[in-house]
Amino acid sequence: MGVMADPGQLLGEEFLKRPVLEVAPELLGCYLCRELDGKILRWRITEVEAYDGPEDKACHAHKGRTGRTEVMFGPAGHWYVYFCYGIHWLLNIVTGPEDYPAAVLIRGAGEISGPARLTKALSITGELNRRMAVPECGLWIEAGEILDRAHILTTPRIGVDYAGPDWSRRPYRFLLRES
DNA sequence: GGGAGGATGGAT
DNA sequence: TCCATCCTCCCA
Repeated sequence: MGVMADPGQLLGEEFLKRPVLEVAPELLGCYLCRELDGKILRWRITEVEAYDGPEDKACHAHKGRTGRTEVMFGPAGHWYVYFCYGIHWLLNIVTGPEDYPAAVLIRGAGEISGPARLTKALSITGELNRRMAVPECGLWIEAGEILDRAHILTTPRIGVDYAGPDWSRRPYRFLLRES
């Protein structure tokens, strides 16, 4: 068994510091929580992708430690938010042990499908980069019900062909079958 | 200091 | 299929 997390419980470092391929599918059904204008939104996570360490050619950290990727080398449970294609913000949660760069890209939650649309809908920008995922910063994750593996669909990741077939074809994308 | 490229999405 | 539009990284 992995780390126990009761529904509604804040997902912290203990839960997230495990290997990213273990954590990523378990984030499905959990709640992405955002406080905006004094109100708290809790959106069920429906789609994620795993980015797994220096060997993973699709992972930003595979070229080493840089200013941008530094946060992925840090302790689990921090946000990695980066700017893409000159327009979009993309949201990741850092996972795995310290000094091992890995993160989960959150691609869908609630009724929103698409990583850039999600950040836009929740007003998430680079201001949250490197912040710890706790209520104090206005963005955190709470545990959901444990899902049966049969509810989870697994596919290759989106938009990472540049990483070459060995990596782009790996089944590192997880989504709820019902979504 | 310059240039290339990118974990997307919306319009054509 | 095109492209908006800019941050980061690498190289000079």
